[in-house]
Formats: sequence, C-alpha cells, structure tokens
Amino acid sequence: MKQMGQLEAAVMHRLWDWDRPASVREVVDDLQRERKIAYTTVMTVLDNLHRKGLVHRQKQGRAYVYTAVMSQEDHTASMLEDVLAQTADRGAALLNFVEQLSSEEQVQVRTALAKFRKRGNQSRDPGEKE
Amino acid sequence: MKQMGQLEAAVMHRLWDWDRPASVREVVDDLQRERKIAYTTVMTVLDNLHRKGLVHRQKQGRAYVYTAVMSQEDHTASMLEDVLAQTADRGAALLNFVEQLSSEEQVQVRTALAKFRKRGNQSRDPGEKE
DNA sequence: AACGGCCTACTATGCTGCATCGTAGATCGG
DNA sequence: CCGATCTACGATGCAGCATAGTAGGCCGTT
Repeated sequence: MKQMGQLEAAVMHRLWDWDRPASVREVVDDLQRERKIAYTTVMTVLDNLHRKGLVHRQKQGRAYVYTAVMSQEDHTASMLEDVLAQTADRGAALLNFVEQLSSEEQVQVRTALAKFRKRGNQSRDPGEKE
Repeated sequence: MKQMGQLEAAVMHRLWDWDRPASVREVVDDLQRERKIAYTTVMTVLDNLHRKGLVHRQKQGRAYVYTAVMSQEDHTASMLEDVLAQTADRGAALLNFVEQLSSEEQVQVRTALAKFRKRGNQSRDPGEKE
C-alpha cells in the first residue's frame, strides 16, 4: 500500500526535504536539474500520490501546492509496520531484526525505549498533528 | 528485491512452515486444497523464486525439491532492513518505529537487546533458534 | 477583447512484474 | 512401447509506474 516507484519516491523526498507546500512547478524544476522530464509527468505523479493519500494538496492561486501527509520517518515506520504485519511471528522477526542492527543503532533503540518507558510509552501525546 | 507477489508469498509460507525440501507436486497439492491452480503455474513460481535466489533447489530423482534459503524471520528482518535502507535518517525512522510498537513488543525488543549486550551482541548462539 | 502563459484534467502508450497455463520433450516404471 | 510425471519454454492477461501529449480554463498584458 505504501510501496512507491522510483519517480514517486524522488518526488516524495523533495517534499520531505523542503518540508513546506510545494507546487508541481517547483518539483519539476528541481527534477529538471538532474534530468529531462515533462511537467505533466510530474503532475501526474503528484496526482497519483494524492489519490493514494500520501500527499495532501490545496489550491493556492491557480495552482495546487502539495505537502506530504506523513513525515518521512513516520512513513518509514509505517512501512516497517507493514512488513512486520505480513509475517507470522512478529516477535521472532523483531528479534532477528534488532539483532542485525549495528551496535550504535542498538544503543539508540535501547535509549529510545528507556525514554518511552519513563513517560508511559504508548502512542505519543494526543492532539499532536493529525 | 525481496518483495513478492501473493502466490509467491503463499508458496514461500508453505516452504517455511514445512521446513524441509518440498517438490512442486507437494506445493501444488497443498495449494489445490484451497483453490484450483495448474501444476505449471506453481512450477513457474518456484522457478522464479529460484532465479530470485529466495529458494534453493536440488534434483531428487526426476524432480527438484525446493527449500527456502532464509528462515521467514530472517527474510522479514531482511525486508525491514531494506525499508530502513531507503530512508535518509535511519535513526529517526527507527525511533518512530519502536515508538509505535506495542508495549509487549517493546519489552521483547528491550529484553533481546539486553541479551545481545551481555554476550557481546553479534549473532545469537547457534542452535538456539526460537 | 484577443493573446500567450501556466495550470489542471483526461487520455494514451510502453514497460515490467506477477499470475496463469499450454505444449513439447525427457524420463521412468511397467 | 505406453502412460504418468517433470522440466523447459513460451504466450497471454492484468496491474502499476513512468512518461507525455492535448484540450480547455484562467489571468495578466497589450
């Protein structure tokens, strides 16, 4: 459901990097700096992303400006969740996963978990975002 | 690279469940219990999985017997890794991810990490499995 | 008011991956 | 030699993504 194509990903990365509403024009111009691509191609992609619910859009003057619905981190977390959802034994998969993380990352995760534990974990403050 | 289609996944799940070399015939027969499907369809799928390196095969008599190259848990872990690899900020993504895990799973992960830490992390003792 | 830009909507094409089989040919037990 | 069973190879259909052209609307400028 979240899986994207190359171009879609390239577009999303720009929206994430910029972290502000961006028009098709802006995205096209930025992509153009790397390769030739038609305005309508990018427009179609943004339209598709909108239909898929990955970006939100709003009319600004004549044009639409697009913004990513989720932060990249949340999106990644969501994809990780999707992967995990398809496995029979989540626990086992999780173990093998953290096992394969680098020591540094293991520390990061451990630290993060400790933090959540203190503040009662379970989804962060309600009323944020959304 | 690891992403599979529905049928491919159904086949892999059987190989994982059985945890032993299985022939096309066996897989077909099992799939047949749920729906009609041609022998060659399954054969093609197994052949594709073989080309993709997800299963290993060996001649046994006239037929090939197939076995999953990785355990399901390792495969899932590998996909999680792939997802994480595509993100810019692995750390942030990891945090958001563990944040969204259930309390139980957080405990599991924490326990697992503690275990690795004691035994100098890096791959668990061989033969433990599960 | 007509013109040229810019933007959206709609449509179309090509490619790739997966699902699905059929057919031909090899092989093995009778 | 015959039928059953396998593999190898090829064909078709459908879906998702990339790509882009065309038509028409809107707006500021002559």
